[in-house]
Amino acid sequence: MKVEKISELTTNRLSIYLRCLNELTAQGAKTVSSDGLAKKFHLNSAQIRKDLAYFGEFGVRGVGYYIDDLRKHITKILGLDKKHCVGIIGAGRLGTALADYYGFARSNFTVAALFDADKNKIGEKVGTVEIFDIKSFTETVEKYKIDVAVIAVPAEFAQDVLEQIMNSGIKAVMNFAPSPLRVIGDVKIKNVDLTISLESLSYFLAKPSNKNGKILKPNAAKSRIKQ
Amino acid sequence: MKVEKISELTTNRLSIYLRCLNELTAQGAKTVSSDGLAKKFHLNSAQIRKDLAYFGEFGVRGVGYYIDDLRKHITKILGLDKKHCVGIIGAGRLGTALADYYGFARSNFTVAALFDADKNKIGEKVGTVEIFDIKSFTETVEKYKIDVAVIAVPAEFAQDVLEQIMNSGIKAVMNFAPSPLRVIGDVKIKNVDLTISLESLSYFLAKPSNKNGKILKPNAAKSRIKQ
DNA sequence: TCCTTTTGTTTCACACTTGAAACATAAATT
DNA sequence: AATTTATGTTTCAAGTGTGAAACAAAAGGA
Repeated sequence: MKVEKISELTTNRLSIYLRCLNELTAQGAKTVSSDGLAKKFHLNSAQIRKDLAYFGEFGVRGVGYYIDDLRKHITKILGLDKKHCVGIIGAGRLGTALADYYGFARSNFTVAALFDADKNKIGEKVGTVEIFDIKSFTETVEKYKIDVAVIAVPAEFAQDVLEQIMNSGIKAVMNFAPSPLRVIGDVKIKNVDLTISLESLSYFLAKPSNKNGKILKPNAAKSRIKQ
Repeated sequence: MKVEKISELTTNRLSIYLRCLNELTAQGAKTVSSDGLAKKFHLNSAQIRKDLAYFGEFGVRGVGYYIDDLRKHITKILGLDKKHCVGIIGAGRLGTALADYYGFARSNFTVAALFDADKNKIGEKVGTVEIFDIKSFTETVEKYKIDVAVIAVPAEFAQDVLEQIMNSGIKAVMNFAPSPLRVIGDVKIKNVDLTISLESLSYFLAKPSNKNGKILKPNAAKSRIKQ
């Protein structure tokens, strides 16, 4: 295994490869070549081989990859074979929706607790997940061994919440608040900024090149996969 | 106004600048220099000026930018001065949570309709938003002048849903399904892929450099803003 | 009028990502 | 044993984004 730094874009692609492999398994395939995978899912075969080669030699020359074997390897690389416990801060609409978002379970994440400052909510349950007082955050994190935090509070509280999260020793954070956060030390934040995505769509609809009155009907132009 | 192509990264930054300006306004400031803005929000002053210069001359030399004036300009550039109507496909947990997500309203987007295939849900309301039969998608889109679609269905249905969206003439789509979609023609898709974000966090927690037994306590290292 | 401030603009170096190309190597098949 | 297939690996060119530097131009203040 190489020790060079792995780009986040590489690990993002590993996620995608894993999905593709799952789909192939569902279709009953046993092996796949980098070329076959690339053609089927509009990827780049050289990139696939390069990405995988960072972590080891998983393929068989002349054959390709044994799908089940490769799935296990990628699962291990991404740490998806280990359970993680999630705490969601903010028991509003978004927080409660996330609390039983199936995607967490699919990636081996268990939502262990919700947190809120609203006395009326504390003690209630969302599905099987209890809402705790944000004041008891650190204790609850320790009790449930929470190692991933989700920020689902309004922007103005996000930085304060992050400080608490960092103080509790949690090193992985997903932030849904539209607010750039200051991180200290070895903490990883993934921002999911719906506002930026929305405003990007708004710009697309408003921009000069869409204002020329041309109505572009869906045409037979070559389709493309956009990330 | 220049006609060169604007990078999406530039418009993403415009969203961020707008937020910063809103915060400054809330604090009572009237003008700000690119340097002041950069220092306060951990941005790059040269980049701010470059980004803004793509769209016109909004500043006053020797003074900086009049905050209110600049806000109006960016709002117009991003098309946030125009109302948009949103249709959400998939009235599950995520779809219904999005239906009254406040961020839509803040960016001048109105959620006009939810769509689902489940007969039991059709006709129900989520807040003020009615759930319509997905079969009546195109008619409902026309009736409510929906110009933005949100895909909140399981991955296996996402491509089919997208086809319907494209057929109805909608050109702006936000996709929450963890599935790379094939786009035809002049349609803009923003993927919000929580799975990739989650698995990226998982990798961070699992990767070799986090396995050396060192517990890194929050330290006094220079803080940084991570996107 | 002169000086200071700050924008608008260009230029450049650096870093990163991508995708193509080339080729040795290994496994399987004929 | 020879051939075919597909990986593992290196190299390179092209494109893009970033941030620094430099400087003219404009506005305001002394």
